[in-house]
Formats: sequence, C-alpha cells, structure tokens
Amino acid sequence: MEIGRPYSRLLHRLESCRPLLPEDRQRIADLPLTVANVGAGQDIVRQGDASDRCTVVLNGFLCAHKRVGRVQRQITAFFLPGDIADLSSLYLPNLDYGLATVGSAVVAFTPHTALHAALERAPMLTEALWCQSLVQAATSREWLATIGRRDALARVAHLVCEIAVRLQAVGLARDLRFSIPWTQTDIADACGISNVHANRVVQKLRRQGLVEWNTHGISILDWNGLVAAGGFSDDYLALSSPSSGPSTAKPIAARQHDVSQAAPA
Amino acid sequence: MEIGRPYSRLLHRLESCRPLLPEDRQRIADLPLTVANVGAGQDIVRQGDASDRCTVVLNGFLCAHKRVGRVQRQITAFFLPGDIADLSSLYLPNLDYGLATVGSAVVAFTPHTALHAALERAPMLTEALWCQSLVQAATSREWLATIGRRDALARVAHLVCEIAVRLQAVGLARDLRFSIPWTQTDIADACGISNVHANRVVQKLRRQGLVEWNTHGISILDWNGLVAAGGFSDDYLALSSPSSGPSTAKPIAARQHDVSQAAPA
DNA sequence: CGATAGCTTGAGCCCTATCAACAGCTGTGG
DNA sequence: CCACAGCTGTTGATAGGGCTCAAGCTATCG
Repeated sequence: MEIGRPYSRLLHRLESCRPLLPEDRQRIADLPLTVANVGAGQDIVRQGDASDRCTVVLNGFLCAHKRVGRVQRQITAFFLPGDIADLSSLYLPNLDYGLATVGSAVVAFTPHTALHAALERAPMLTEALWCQSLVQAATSREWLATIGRRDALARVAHLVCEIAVRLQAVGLARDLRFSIPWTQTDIADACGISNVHANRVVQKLRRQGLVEWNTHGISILDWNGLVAAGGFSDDYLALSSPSSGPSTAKPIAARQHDVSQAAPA
Repeated sequence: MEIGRPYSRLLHRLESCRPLLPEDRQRIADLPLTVANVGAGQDIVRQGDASDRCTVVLNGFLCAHKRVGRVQRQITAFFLPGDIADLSSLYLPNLDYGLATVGSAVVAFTPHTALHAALERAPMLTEALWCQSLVQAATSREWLATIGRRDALARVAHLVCEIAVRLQAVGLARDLRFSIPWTQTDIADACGISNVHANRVVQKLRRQGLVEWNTHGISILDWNGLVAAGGFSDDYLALSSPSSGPSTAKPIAARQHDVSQAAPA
C-alpha cells in the first residue's frame, strides 16, 4: 500500500472541496511533518487535552471518541487517510474528544505555528481547511440524525455506506470492497448500540445478502440494498469530484433513497 | 426586549472566542443586513437548498433539522440570538439541514459576497468565524454522545443545561430562568425520543424538583441536580468569558459531574 | 498450549415507541 | 356568544427493540 508523498492524499482531500493555487500546494508541501507509527487502540490526544499540533492520517484509521459516564464510549467520527483529525485544536484551546487509532496507523504531526504561518495571507488554503472542518461538522449532523432517528440496522448500514464512499474518494476501496480493523465493539460505540446487538445486526446484514463481512474486510454485495437499508445519501460529504480527480468512480446510486428506511421484516 | 444595534450580540459572540481588532468590528458593523420577522415554525432555508446569504439570529430561536425517512425529524442544533445559523453555506454548496424558526424570530440576512469581502485580509475575523463553526461542531459531537449513550431523562436534562448556559452567556437568562417557545415535540425531535416520552420525561424532571416547567418558561430549581442528571459539562461550549464581557455570571457548577449519569431508580 | 481478544448465542427484562383517547387552550367564523 | 377545528399536553395500555448478564466459541500469539 503506497503512500506517495505524505501530503499527497491531504492535498487531494483539500482540493476536493476548494481549488488551490500552486503556491498553496507548495505551502502544504513545505509543512514540517513528524511521521509516527501508532499501535492499535492507542490514544493520540486525550479528551480535554490541549495540543500544539495537528494530526494528519497517512495510513490506517483514527476515531474521535467521547467518554460518557464512567464506562460508556461514543465514537463521533472516523478519520481516513488524507483527513486532518483534530482541526478543531487549531483554534479551540482543548480538544473536546479523544483521538485514537483503530488498528495501527501512520500519522503525521504538524505544529500549529507552522499551520498558522501557512494560512497567513493564503485565503484559498484557509478556505480549504475551513471547508474540511465544515464537512466534518456536516458528518456529525448526519450521524446525529442517524443515531437519533434510525434503528440499529440502519445505523450500521449507514456507517458502512459512509466509509465505503469516503474510502472510494481517496482510492482505497476498489469496487465496494475494503478492509478496516474495527471491532464490533467499535461499531457499537459509533452507532450508539451495545456490542452484543452490533453483532446481531452485522449478522442480519450478512443474512440479507447485503454485505460479506469477515475479519479480513467488508465487501458490499448489494449497494442499492445497503443504501436503502441505511437511508444513505452522500450529499453531506460534499464530494464534488475535483477537476483534477482521477475518475472518482462513485458507487452507482448514492442519491436520495428515502424509501423503506425502516422496512418491516 | 432590546436588541441594541443588530450586530452587537453577534460581536459579543465572536469576541467570546477570539479577540477582534477595532477594524474587524467595523467590518462587521458595515455588513449590509436585511432584517426579517419570521413567523413561528417557518423554514428559512430548506434542507438541500443552495443559499447566497448567511442568517444571523437577532431575536428568538432557530433550529437546524434534518428529515429522516418520510415522517421522522431530527433537530441537530438550536441557534440563539447572536448565532450565525448557516455558516456552513458560506463554503459548502448546499445546506445539509433545514433552518427553521422555533416560535417567531427576528433574523438578519447578509450576503455571502459581503461576508467574503469582509473576511478578505482580515485574519482575526476569519478565525473568529471559523471558531464559531468549530464550537458548533463540538456541540454536535456532544449531542452525538448524549443521544448515543444517555437515556431519555439525561438527554432532556442535558439539553436544558446547554440552552441555559448559552442563554446566560448572551445575557438572556437571569438566574437560570428563561423562556423558549419550543414544544415537547421539538424537544423530542432534538433528543431522539418520541413526543409522548418527552412529555413523561419532562414530568419526571418536574417531579424530581429539578425544574419548573410550564408553557411560559423554564426555571431551573436545582442546577447541580440537573447537571448531574444530564451528565453536563460546559467545556465544549468554549465559553471563556471575554475580557470585555459584563460578568457572564456562569452557573454555579458546570464542571465535570460524571456521577450517577445512569443512576438506577 | 494456555491466554487474551473478539465473536456468537440465549434468556429475561426494561426503556421507549406506538396507538388511542381526552383535556386545555387559542383562534375562527357563523 | 358558542360551535368548531387545530395544536399542545397528558394519560393508559400494549408491544417491541435493544440492553444486560452469562456462557460458550474461535482465532491469533507468545
């Protein structure tokens, strides 16, 4: 799995939202990066901590999680290669969530000072980063609607759809097949259900012939079915394929499918 | 209820996050505003629409809501006087949520072109607005954790705590008493529960002596109790009182109270 | 070959949804 | 002035989705 230059996916991601000047790209390329390998399930930033750097995902997956009460955990986002996982720390004093790896991951840190300098008098770049944080915000809202108003099956289906589309957008899921080292407990914590129930829902998705799902990876057998089961639409991801983008190969039908959102058995 | 100059609360809100230069304040004051009275329950922007202006709340309350399936609705945020309710439209092509009034409200529209011009070569101002959107994102994450991992009573308690703190921060809730024209169905849609159950939860909050709650308003009788019931902490609101702020009079104890979050009956 | 982590399955129960009906209030129109 | 409609809040009964507890199972690994 080639990474290319560490900032290439980041650039691709930024440009999927706003066009960049060559000058802007250079500023990104010039950012001082500290690359780090992080083991599985490690916390990179703890909830509530202050941080003086941002974290870019180069390889693998991160998640944002919040502790609720003493034992409960809610995952509020997943971060994929090319994503900046703690943009909010650039301007807010303390991170309101913990940042952890899902499986082992390769990340790059870049100091806030360098980022602030890069953004100075680079309005397009600033817009591009702001845009990223707006897309992340839109994603939280979508999760909110899903967790608040859909049943467990739809929640998991929706999550799988989202990850699939986002992975395709960065070229990491050829034809609806990908692997991600989350556990069923991670899925449960992301969807606001118990791990036991997450297991049952996964089995149901398998039984319905929507996905093939083993420890090695997920392949979506019936995209339209999964989209319908999850009430998924990719609008909120704002993935207008960039002019330079190499044929983003979007899944067949990720548009409004609000039918049978809570279909009877 | 005096509004002052229409942008005064907005300025106060922006400065609660980042300091502004006199020049920046002037830019805000110079923004062309179109003030509008909007009736109760009206949609200001419909979900999925494009918009060429931003909406500032002057008086009253707005909410962001998403339709799920055919009949279900999830409210993803409330906006209070001083808030910009659709910042995301500044950089994303379509709004991923509908913007509606909760009760009747007074809002001001300002065109994106004017905002973009005001932000050009005004880095502090840009940071301040970005910061607002980051706080809103942090709020979605907090809602996510609450809806995903807390029971109905805690969700409603948490929501009331949040609104109280935010209203106090803009001087609209003297000593934990405020009025907001939401219906129990609105509360249900914000908390991801049914309206019938919302009613029962409200009654329970009353019975437990935590709040006084009638159609005219809410007064919190036992702030610490409500904070404990909702597992509330105001950290995510990033309300560092601004240097100029007129004694923000924060509630007594809005810090970590993760005890008894899901206490047995 | 144990050990640990993750997955699977079953049983019982509780929280919450749904359905249904009624009460209170407000605005409307004859 | 009263009848009526419509919205909001309230209450009861029933049912179902999902949680919890508990125990087996499987796979990977030192």
